[in-house]
Order: sequence, then structure tokens, then C-alpha cells
Amino acid sequence: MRRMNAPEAAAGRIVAPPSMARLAAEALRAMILGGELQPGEHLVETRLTERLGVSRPPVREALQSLQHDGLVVQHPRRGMVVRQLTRHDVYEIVTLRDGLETLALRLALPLTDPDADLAPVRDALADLERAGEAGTGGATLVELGYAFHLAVVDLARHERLTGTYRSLQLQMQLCMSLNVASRTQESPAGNAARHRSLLEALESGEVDAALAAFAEHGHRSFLAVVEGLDGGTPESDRWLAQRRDAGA
Amino acid sequence: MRRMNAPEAAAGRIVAPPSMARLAAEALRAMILGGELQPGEHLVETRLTERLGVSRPPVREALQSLQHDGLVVQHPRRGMVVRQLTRHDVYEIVTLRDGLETLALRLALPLTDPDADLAPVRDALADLERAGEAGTGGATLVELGYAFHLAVVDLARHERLTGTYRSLQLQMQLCMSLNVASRTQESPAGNAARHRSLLEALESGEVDAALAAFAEHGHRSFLAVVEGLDGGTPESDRWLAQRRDAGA
DNA sequence: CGGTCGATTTCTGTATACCGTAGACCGTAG
DNA sequence: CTACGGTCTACGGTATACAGAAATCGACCG
Repeated sequence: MRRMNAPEAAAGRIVAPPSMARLAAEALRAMILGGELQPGEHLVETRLTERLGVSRPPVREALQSLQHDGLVVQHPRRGMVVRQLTRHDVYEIVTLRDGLETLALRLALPLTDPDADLAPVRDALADLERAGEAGTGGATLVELGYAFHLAVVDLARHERLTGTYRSLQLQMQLCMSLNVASRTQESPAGNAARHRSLLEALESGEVDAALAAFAEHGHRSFLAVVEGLDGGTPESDRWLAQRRDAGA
Repeated sequence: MRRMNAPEAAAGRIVAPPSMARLAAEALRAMILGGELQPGEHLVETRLTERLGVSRPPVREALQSLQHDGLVVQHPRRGMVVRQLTRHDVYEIVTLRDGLETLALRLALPLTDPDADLAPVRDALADLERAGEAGTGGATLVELGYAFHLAVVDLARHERLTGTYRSLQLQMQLCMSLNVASRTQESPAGNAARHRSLLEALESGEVDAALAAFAEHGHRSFLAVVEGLDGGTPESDRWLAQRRDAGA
């Protein structure tokens, strides 16, 4: 008996029953990334309860999920606090992001079926360009950029890698949300062009060229954000100095 | 001195208030890694409740923690199940492990103060050699090997990287626990010698040599485990074939 | 005799209630 | 005026209780 065993059927789920905990987690993530809940703010469970309209257990579960994503930190007997990123945190996020992206490309390239594999990447780029032309808000443009990179990482078909990368992207959004100076004010067209060149590097089939293109792309930005933060460590400061020299 | 975030410093906590959820998570992890709970087994919350002597909320929290560590998977309305690793899972674990270890070394090297930085690594190696001479059980030897590698990764002072690496090690233990064929039956002395050579590579100060040594070390083993598993994917099979060729 | 439909049982998901602890505030004493 | 101690409040941790959904088993029908 038992041919259709339990473990599968997760992928092709027809209907997704919206669990309260997941909805609460989604709402809280939006609140944090949207700046409604500011870094360092104490997250009192009962307050969130009446704010979200659900009871404490789902709220607690959602908070655990956010802790896993690195958006909040727990103080053992004192509750959850929205994460305050230090300079060292940004160092960790950026270095790990670069490392994971490089690893993903190394595993994914050469693509077995470039045309089919790259379809999601092309779609993400199309969204990005469309939003740029339509003059959509900067925040959305940033998110679409994240989606593009996520599609690239997903080329490796590596769930653990993709999951960790997604979590890092959330933390990068947290980083952006607090720092208005991060409005790089790059033109949408230039942003799209840079991403298009990445796609072209992937389409070329040249592994080393693609790796170099993504490495170069990843090394951009974030310096302005880091400058405004405390909490440096020897490691992060050394790295920051290197980056500053390279960028100059 | 302070490299952790200001408010916590969980390491030097004088009194450690043992939360029931954490104790339950620890107990469940031990049960799973010890084979008491087998892969594919349904984890009924009420059963665990009476088995662990705590109520459901802590149990649920512990299960979430284990889900985060990748030891159990959740089926939306059907509860938690001990993870059944597929061949593709092992592919993911090993590739990500290698990638993270390499990244950690790249970030850590060259060491700023080799003598002080390497102290934890030396301690871990000493434990390993002592256990080998004392003829301690193979499982302990494996765990001490993990501790050695964790100490190496921690050289990078990269909490996110270390955390992800630790999670992967748990999944590797899960992999080992089910597969008795993984008793490589390497002599304890040989095991210790291989790790000692890694330490020496770190002490040499030669960055490239250290990277090469760890890469070589990481490429060992796990082939036997993979062979006995289903669930291959094009990516994992391609990778496995490469590894098999390289090892031959 | 096999398949399908329905009822029962069990388990997850959610809500409410209680307890212990930690932080804050105030009072008093030096 | 400052510092220390006690109490008080409020929040997190934990337990119990309830509702809805899914799986299983049995019965009925084809």
C-alpha cells in the first residue's frame, strides 16, 4: 500500500491555506521593512496581538520566523526587538551575499538548457525594465532588482542556498529602509542596463565572464550605508577599507 | 573586545535560564540524530508532549527550531515529519558546506593574530587526538571532527556564516545517522593526522595552501552515503559523476 | 467482492488563562 | 541629595481548552 506517501505533494499544492501565523509574519515583515516598526523598537506581543487581530500563539510563531530571517533579535526574558544593524552586520550580509551568489553561479554554469533555464531571469529583467519605463517608485525598483538576483541564484536549483540568499535579501532591505541616503538615485534606465548586461553575460555561456560580471556588480553600493553605522569590528573595518580603496 | 551585539552577549551569560522550548529542541535533536526518531516518521505533538514532559507550545516552538535547522519538514495541515534526505539534498549540503568553508577561509585569512586566533582550533584538534587515543566511540569522533571544522569557520568571525554552517553540520549528522555504511572505519590516528595537517596549513600562513588543503579535505567521503539514496536531480547527478571521476 | 461515500477520531491550528520573573518606580535612610 | 531596598506592574513563558480540517475506518451500494 502507500504509494502516494505523505512527504511529497508540497510542490504542486493547489490551494494554499493561509495560516494566521504566516499572514502575521508577512504583515510584520512589511511593517519592519516599511519603517513602521523601527530598529531597536520593542515588539510587545500583546500590542501586536491587538494590532494584527490575531492571538498570541500565531504572533509568537511569526516572530520566530522573523528571528530566523534575521529581522528581529530575541532577548531571553525581555522579548523581541527589531534588529539594529551594525557595521559588522552589513559586512556579514554583503560578504555572504557575494559568496553565495558566486557559489550559485559556479554550480549553475554551464547551463544545461540555457534558453529554458534563463526564462525566469528574462522575465525578472522585463519586469525591471517595464517598471523603470513606467517611472514606478524607487522602492519597487529595488525590490525588482532583488527578484532578478534571486532568479539568477535559483539557476543553481539549490533550495538551501536560495533560502539563505532570500533571508539575506530581507536583511538588505532592512538596511535600506533605515537609511534614506541609500537612494542612490541611479537612473532607472541605467539600473536596467546594468542588469541586462548581467543577463547577457549569462547568455554568452562564458562561465568566467559571467562570474566576473556578477562580482563586479556585487561590489557596487552599500559603502554609503555602512558609513552611517556604528558597531565596526577589525574584520569589517579591514574589509571596508579594502572596498573603499577598490572603489576609488 | 565586543564583537557581538551590545545588548546580548549570550556567550558570557552568568545564569542561563533554561527555557523549556530550548530544552525540548535539544532533546528532539538528540532523538533524531540518535536514530530514535527515524526519517519519515510523523511527529505528533501530543505524543512528544507526554514524551518530553512539557506542554504543546514549547514543543511547537522546538519543532519550528528544528524546521529551521532542516531536520524536520512541515506539511501544512498535517504536521511535522523527520526529514528524509534525498540524493539532491546531500548534493546541496555538501556543495554549500564546501562553499561556506572556502568563503570563511577567504575572509579569515590572512589571520591578524595567528597565535591567538588559532587557539580554539588547536583545542578542538587536541580533543580529537585525545579521543582517538582513548579509543572513544566513532560517533564522538565524528562530532569532534565537526567541532574542529566549526572552529575553523569561526575564524572568520562571521555569525551568519557560522550559523548556516552549524545548521548544515546537523543535517550531515542526520545523513550519517541513517547510513551505517558511513562508518568509514578510518583509523582514529589517520583522522587526527588529516585534521592536524589542516591546522598546519593554517599555521603556515600560506593562504592558497590552506584553501587547497581544505578543499581537498572536503572532497572526501560522502560518496558512499549518496549511493544509497533516491531523489537525484540532473544537477546532483552531474555533480556526483564529477566527484566519482575525481575520486577515482 | 470491490469501490465509494459518510461518520468518527485524531491531530493541527488557534484562542484564552495563569504563573514567574524582570524591570521600573517610589519611598526611605544615610 | 544620593543611594539602596522594597513593592508594583507588566511582559514573556507555559499550560489548558476549543474549533476546524484531514485521515482512517466502516458501512452501504454497485
